[in-house]
Amino acid sequence: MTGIDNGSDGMSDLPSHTDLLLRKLNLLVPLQASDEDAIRQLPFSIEIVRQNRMLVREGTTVSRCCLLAKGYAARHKMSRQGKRQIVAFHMPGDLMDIQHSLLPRADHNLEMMTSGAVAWLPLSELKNLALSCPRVAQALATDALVDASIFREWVLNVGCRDAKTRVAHMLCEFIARREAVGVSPVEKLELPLTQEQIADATGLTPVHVNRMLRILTEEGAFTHVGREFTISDWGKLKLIADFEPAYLHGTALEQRSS
Amino acid sequence: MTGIDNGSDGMSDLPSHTDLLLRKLNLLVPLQASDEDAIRQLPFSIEIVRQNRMLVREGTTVSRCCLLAKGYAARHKMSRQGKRQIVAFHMPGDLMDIQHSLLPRADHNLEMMTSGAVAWLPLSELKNLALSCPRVAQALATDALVDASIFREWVLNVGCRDAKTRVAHMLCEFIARREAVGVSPVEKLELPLTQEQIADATGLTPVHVNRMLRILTEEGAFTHVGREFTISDWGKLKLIADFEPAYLHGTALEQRSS
DNA sequence: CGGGAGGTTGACCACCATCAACTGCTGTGG
DNA sequence: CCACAGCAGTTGATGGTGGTCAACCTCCCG
Repeated sequence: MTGIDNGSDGMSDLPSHTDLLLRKLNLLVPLQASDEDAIRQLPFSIEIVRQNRMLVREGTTVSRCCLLAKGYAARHKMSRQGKRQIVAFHMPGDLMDIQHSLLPRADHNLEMMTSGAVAWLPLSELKNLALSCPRVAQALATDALVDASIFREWVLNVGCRDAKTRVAHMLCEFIARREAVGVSPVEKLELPLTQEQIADATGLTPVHVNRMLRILTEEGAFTHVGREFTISDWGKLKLIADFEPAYLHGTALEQRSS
Repeated sequence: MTGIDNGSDGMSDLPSHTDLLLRKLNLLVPLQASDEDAIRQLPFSIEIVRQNRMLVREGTTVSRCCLLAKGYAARHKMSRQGKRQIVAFHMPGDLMDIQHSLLPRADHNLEMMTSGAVAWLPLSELKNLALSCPRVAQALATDALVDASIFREWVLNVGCRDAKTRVAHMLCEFIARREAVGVSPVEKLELPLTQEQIADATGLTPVHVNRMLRILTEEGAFTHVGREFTISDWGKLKLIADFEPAYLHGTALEQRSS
């Protein structure tokens, strides 16, 4: 109960978890009324979760699936020498465990980065849904393929780009996907990430992330006080970041020049 | 016609492309006779391909699907400053374009790394197959999820590990997956990669890959003359590489200690 | 014989990691 | 109310890993 914000932007006036999911799936495959009804009748069980709650742990077997209703989450893996690599972020409306739905064991961790809420669903229910609603099944499969495309871009990001570009690119993806959820405009962004988490996502150190953020600010890509970012020039930021949103496959704002 | 080896190990005594595919899918989901029949009757059209043949180009729409019958292929992306990142390798038997099957445009390139042969199949045929054979659909979806798991491990590899470990890890994955295809033992390996390609896969430079290979040889992880590698101590190589094959989800040799 | 691709080695240097000190903020308990 | 701890962020000094540039080698193939 503690640690979750139920104040002025309480959950009652936000879209429900099923609405978020429907919105997202409809972007991928147009659903019919029967599909939407089937989704609305799924027996989700809501859980209010605190920051750092581990939702799935590497090596365990996964028997239920996890829809992010509020807040932000990340998937990460560890190297043997103890370094953590964040491999994906999740936004409200993301069905986070499609990646594990057909695999016997989790190969990475899933952790809340902020407080929030998740909606659990037994995997058996998800499989029944997929069997009875082919369009939903296709939307789920497409979503998993978009995830994979994002992974490929991350490999490129950490493998080929220098530190400044990497940080900028990560920010661009976060902003683009965040806007797609429809909660906020692009220009203003409350980034729910510590600099250490940005470091773990980009393969850098927190110290160097800090320096890159300062340089990006000095170059006029954005301004920020704390984690409140203001994107003054989206075109400039995209250019610095080498950000081409085609890899998001239409699940985020596709075009938007200077 | 030129550039393909039809000599002593010609294609006639190798498993056919459908046999390779069946073998692979059966590892993921046990198929029934009707499933196998349906796959055998797919109208594949074989093409002999030379080295460096581009099978799919980024930004194009994909209308057919590509089964690797012989040789090796790689997927790669380019950053704006012209650096190439290889994001995946493919072995004979891999249905290489599941990743693009539901997405409107290719987000990366697919290129042959050796000469070989591919079997093309219209995507419409693949979709019909998936609709009529749920077990095959599940196997295909699972294969795509295993691919995604491999992408995640690559993010970890380039994001967290030092150069020596990275190169060793890439070799381990290649060896493990190659043995799973069943063509060769682990101990001997003809690596179909230039050092420049290893560099593009690990986010290093060819010069530094060369140095790392020399160090790994000096440490006794393997010996090699040219691209002929002999793995003297698989346990030692795994240890140096921080290689834990769980992320391959059983599509390669799972256990094998020192 | 010549050309080109891939591989090998050395010299040098830059980017980023590491270590350390210090700040500001927030929550907690005296 | 202040004291204090703890976390996130900030900045500087220093060093190492890996990039860059260049030369040269071998092998293969025309």
